[in-house]
Amino acid sequence: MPELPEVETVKRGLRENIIGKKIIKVNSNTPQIIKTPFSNEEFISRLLGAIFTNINRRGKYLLIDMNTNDILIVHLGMSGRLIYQTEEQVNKNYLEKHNHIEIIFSKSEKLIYNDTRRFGKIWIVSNSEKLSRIESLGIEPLEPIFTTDKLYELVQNNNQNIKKFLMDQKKIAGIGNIYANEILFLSSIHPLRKASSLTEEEIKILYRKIKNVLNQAIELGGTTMADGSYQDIKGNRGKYGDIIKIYGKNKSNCPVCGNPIESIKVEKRSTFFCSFCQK
DNA sequence: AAAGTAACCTGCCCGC
DNA sequence: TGCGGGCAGGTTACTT
Repeated sequence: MPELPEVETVKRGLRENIIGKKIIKVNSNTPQIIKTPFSNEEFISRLLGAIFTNINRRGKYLLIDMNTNDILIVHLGMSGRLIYQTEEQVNKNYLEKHNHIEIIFSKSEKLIYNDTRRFGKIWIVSNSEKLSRIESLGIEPLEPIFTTDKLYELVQNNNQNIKKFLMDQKKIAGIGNIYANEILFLSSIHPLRKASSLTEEEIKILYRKIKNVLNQAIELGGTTMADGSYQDIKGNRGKYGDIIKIYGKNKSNCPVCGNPIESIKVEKRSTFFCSFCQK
């Protein structure tokens, strides 16, 4: 679920709420999620007493800096959520199934890692260490370094279909299934086109739509589908789902031309498109 | 070496 | 009402 706009929304929420707070207690019950090269006990001891100093995002990863020079890295997987609770909410004795880690600050404020499917992962690395999976991520699509020319370069000689290309984290970091579908629909490009077959004009359009879709989704706080699985750290839903054009709409008609929206699998992922509008 | 697919999980929805 | 199958925003590791 969480793609770049959702992770960015979580990042902003964390920046507003947990920077400067000291960790006084940690409860961690699901060692499977913790990918640090040490035990659950060591994970806890490296957090105790630390202060969060900044939060960054790389692709779909959150990088939480601490004053100990360790970095807490979080990937939310499909169903991971970070939930921030103030003392007031804590006092309501809020409990939820699938809470795996609780980071407790003074005044009983908490940051909870909740993950139904447990596909999410958490690491602690020291400042000098590098996490290979982050090192190998592709370009950040909202950074100035990502230009039309750069996109042109990436699609050259690329034999992947364009949908797989967009979701390839080693090419562009952060685009997942929902936004890949939306970007291609708004670009009028068929998801099965070879990346290398795009014309210069199509690359320009695609470039603009990547930026537009991701930026607008961030403005709206990400996408919360009907099942409500994604929420920001305070439990608010993202509103981009209200303006989704194509993802999950296989039983309705194209909002542009009215023809039926088609649904296929591309690389085992649900793919929605309009064969009249997308060539 | 690119490309397919099995694996990791829970929960929900659908058809029988 | 219940059971089984299929499906879900993601990624890695192992096959061909």
